[in-house]
Amino acid sequence: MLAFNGLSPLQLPFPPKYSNCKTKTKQTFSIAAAYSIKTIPQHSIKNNKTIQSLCKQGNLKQALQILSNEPNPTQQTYELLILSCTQQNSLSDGVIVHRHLIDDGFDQDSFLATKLINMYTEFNSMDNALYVFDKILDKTIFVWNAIIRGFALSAHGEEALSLYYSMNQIGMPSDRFTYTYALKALVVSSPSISLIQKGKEIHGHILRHGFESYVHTMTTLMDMYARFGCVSYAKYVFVKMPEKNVVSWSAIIACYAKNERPVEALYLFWEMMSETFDVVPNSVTMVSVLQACAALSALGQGKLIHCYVLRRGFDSTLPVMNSLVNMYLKCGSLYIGQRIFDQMGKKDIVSWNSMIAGYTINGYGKEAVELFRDMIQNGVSPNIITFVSVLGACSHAGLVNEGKQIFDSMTRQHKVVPTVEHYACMVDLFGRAGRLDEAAKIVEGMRIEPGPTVWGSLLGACRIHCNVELAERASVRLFQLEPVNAGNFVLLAEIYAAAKMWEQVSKVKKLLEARNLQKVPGCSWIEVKRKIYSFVSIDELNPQMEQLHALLIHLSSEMKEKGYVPDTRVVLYELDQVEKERILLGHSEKLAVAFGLINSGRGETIRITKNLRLCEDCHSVTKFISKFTNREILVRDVNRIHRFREGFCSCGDYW
DNA sequence: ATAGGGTTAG
Repeated sequence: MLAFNGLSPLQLPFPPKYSNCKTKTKQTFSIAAAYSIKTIPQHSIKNNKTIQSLCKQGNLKQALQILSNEPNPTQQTYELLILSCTQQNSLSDGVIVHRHLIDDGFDQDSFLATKLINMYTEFNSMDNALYVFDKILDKTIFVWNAIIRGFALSAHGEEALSLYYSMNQIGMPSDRFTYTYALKALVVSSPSISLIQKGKEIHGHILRHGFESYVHTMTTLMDMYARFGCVSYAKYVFVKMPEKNVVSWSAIIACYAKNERPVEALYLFWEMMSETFDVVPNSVTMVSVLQACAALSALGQGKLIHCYVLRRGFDSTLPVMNSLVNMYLKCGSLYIGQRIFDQMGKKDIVSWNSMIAGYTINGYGKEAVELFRDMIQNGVSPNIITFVSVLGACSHAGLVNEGKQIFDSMTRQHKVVPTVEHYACMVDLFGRAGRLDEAAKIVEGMRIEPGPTVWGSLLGACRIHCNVELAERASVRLFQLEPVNAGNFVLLAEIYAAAKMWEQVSKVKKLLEARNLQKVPGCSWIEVKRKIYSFVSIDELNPQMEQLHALLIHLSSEMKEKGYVPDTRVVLYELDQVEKERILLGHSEKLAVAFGLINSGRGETIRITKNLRLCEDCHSVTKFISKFTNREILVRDVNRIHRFREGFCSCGDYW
């Protein structure tokens, strides 16, 4: 049988009475079972009743006192005692009850074993839970389910799975609970390709054994696919589900929102609202829908959802409020987001983190750091995410010393151990500020293995400051760690291109071709009159393409008269100047800007989101357009929000 | 006796 590593936290001296459980026969169990129904003296019956009612009142200590002098507790009494220990959150009392239970010969009672396993699971004490499991001979489906559930809930996916497989091996048939726990176990296992395969196998078992009509099991199955990024499988399960409730709808919406398909998430939400009258969204649904709005900078949709939230009274639900704050901040509506944040009665770490990150992406680094200090003043402990956000704020605002100081305070003051991401932030902090030597020193002095994010930050810094030599060093490591990430190769090629090292540029491109790697295509989204439109570079299928292109060409020639020179460095193909410029004009964000100009009302702010970093040429073109057309244009790229107004960008050309 | 979906960063 599987052994769980680690000592029992309480070092239970088991078993005091039946010193050799393994040799016990089934007979012992039936004796124990019989014991619970044997006639017991009148005062014992009274004691049992007293213990039970004390447990129900939450007076565990007194119940335990009576228990210690009572030789005949019943199964029901033990059940209530165990439940009470869980409710009182007392592991040590739980162990006391467990010992008594063994002394009284209930250690082969599978009902109580299940209860004990569940109790130990609540306390995250899986060593003890496994102890109970190992000792119980009559392993009923409840016992099996309880132990698998316990390991799955405590994020020990591998242990849970291995138990699931041993259960199969001994021929114990799974039920719908077993499948849900096994699927949960997959989700919490350490990432591996084979997990998806195992998930599909479990899917097969579920179908073969006729469990496909259980909503709970199928929703978990869907969620498993969603978490592994298998969106089409999740959708398949969803479509096949005979009965869909608010949870299954929320799960599929969350699936799309989390897997970079926010447009479909919104589409599903409206489908849910219009096509099914018996399914009403709840606060959990709202969170995923708002996440989708945030991802798209779809302010119109977001405001509509906000109204719905108010109408349904979800504005007292913390996660919903956090999602609203996040949505407004991601849409660049700093003022509204800030106001909601200020007016929130309750705030948790997520609220603070969202607001800090919101200041950062909107270009308010100093305010982000101030809010970080406020948060500590308010007695809220920062976590890993807080530091990623606040260090990001420092690096975007060029607050190098501030960042250094905060990084030091992480371990010293706040007992948060820096992860690779935090080192990446530090590399970015020094790198952006042009202090590449110090950035490189950070990498050398790391206590943990620098991952791809760290080398990536360094390479990014080299791109900003055109440092070919360091870029080459960083990319050697980066290419080893991420051999199939085309973005890294493109970054290096851009650095060579900036240094006019054309031979090297073509070498990198050949490397890309040889490995058959493709750049992630640029994609931009824009919301006009509450409808979402998406653009990819030079999209022949777009019916308005000619019109968009004509407008861009017109704007481009106007700009050239005013001294604009197209920045073709990002075009890595060997083409003549005219062709390069044509490709540049086809960048998805330019198309989205042109679309916004044509289709939205005069004076309306144009809001765009894109999946990559904004290129230099698009940046200068959008600056120009904002002035020329007297429009405010917001573009959110992967890093931050650029607010273009009257020829200037809020990022101060530093991004 | 046991069960499903949600928020923040990169």
